[in-house]
Amino acid sequence: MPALPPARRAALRRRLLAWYDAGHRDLPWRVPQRGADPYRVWLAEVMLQQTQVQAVIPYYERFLRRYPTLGALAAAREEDVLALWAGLGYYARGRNLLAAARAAQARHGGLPASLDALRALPGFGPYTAGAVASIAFGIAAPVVDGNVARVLARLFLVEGEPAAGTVRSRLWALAGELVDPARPGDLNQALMELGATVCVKPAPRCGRCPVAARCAARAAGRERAIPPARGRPARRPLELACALVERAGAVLVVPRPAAGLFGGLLGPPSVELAGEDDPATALARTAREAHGLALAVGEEVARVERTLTHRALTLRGYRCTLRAGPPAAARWVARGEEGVALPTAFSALLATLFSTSRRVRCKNPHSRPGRLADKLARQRSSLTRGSSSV
DNA sequence: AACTCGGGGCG
DNA sequence: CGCCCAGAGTT
Repeated sequence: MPALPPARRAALRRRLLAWYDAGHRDLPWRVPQRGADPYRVWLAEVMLQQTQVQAVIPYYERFLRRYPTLGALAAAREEDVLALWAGLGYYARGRNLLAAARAAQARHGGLPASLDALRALPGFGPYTAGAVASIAFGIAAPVVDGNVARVLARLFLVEGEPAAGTVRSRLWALAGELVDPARPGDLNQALMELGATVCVKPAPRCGRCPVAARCAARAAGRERAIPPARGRPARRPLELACALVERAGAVLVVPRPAAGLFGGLLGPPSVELAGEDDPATALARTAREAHGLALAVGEEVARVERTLTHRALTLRGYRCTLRAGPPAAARWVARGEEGVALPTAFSALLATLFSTSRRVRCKNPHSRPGRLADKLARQRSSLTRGSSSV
């Protein structure tokens, strides 16, 4: 049963597209409105998963300079791709991006102009497949991300958590009826733009909304209550003992397993501490068994605490010495070497080693505007100097 | 359906 | 501090 009478659907499309055309944010991946490069659209969509536009922009530009085409990416090494992803989070995105680039090249000679073929590539879920199909290929496929879910839930007064099965399918059905056959990418982006800039979470700016007069939630006075907050599992503590082996101003790191936290990135050899484990004993055992490292574990010399969405992370750094030569998989990260696949938490831990004061950091550094840009600038400059691993 | 997976911005 | 962010994969 169509929830949307044709006349109303046409009016909504017209208003949304006119509003979008009248002025939307000028974002790097929107530069060529016509003949958009599917690879660029895709890269942006993956980076934007659960990540705000402002955080993505510097990463997007840097990644594109290094890998300007799908073919260039497909030929890349995974460690290099993850080094460009370091700090952005959700590192499975980076690994899947590379895997999908290679698969798309092999199967289709590029990104396929088909919703089903896109959906079959790693990292292409319902949203990303719809976004690339509609924006890059002009296929009339809907998208529902957090923004669209909020806009549609308010516009049509859809109660309940958007993640719940019935609500989710209702939102996708509405998006499917609304998507414009002639301009699917622009209609989808108009919905997302509206959610990001006008129909925002805490206090929607209905005075600037092109469809406020037709909004059911606003008519019911419930626009601030819809949708309800997404229920999240409680944040649990996670304590890692980390082996800090220093040599000639560099610290030893090893690759982490693909599954789990910081999967596929580099980090000092580490072990999760549980219960009454003796950190030194557990660390020496894990280093030996997992990495073939013979370590003499000394005293704790650094501690870093960071809050992730689902984890209260504590890194305890123990000064260690090698009792034998390091295995081949080991790498040395020099001071100031930033073009390395290190997650932010490990970078902070290593930074305490390199700092003259050796002061223990007990909380996240206070964020201030420009900090991210500074960080990216440092990474760029170190990249241009080339990798300086020993 | 519920979990897991980062990191930062903002009220 | 809590909640969110152009979600996807696994169990």
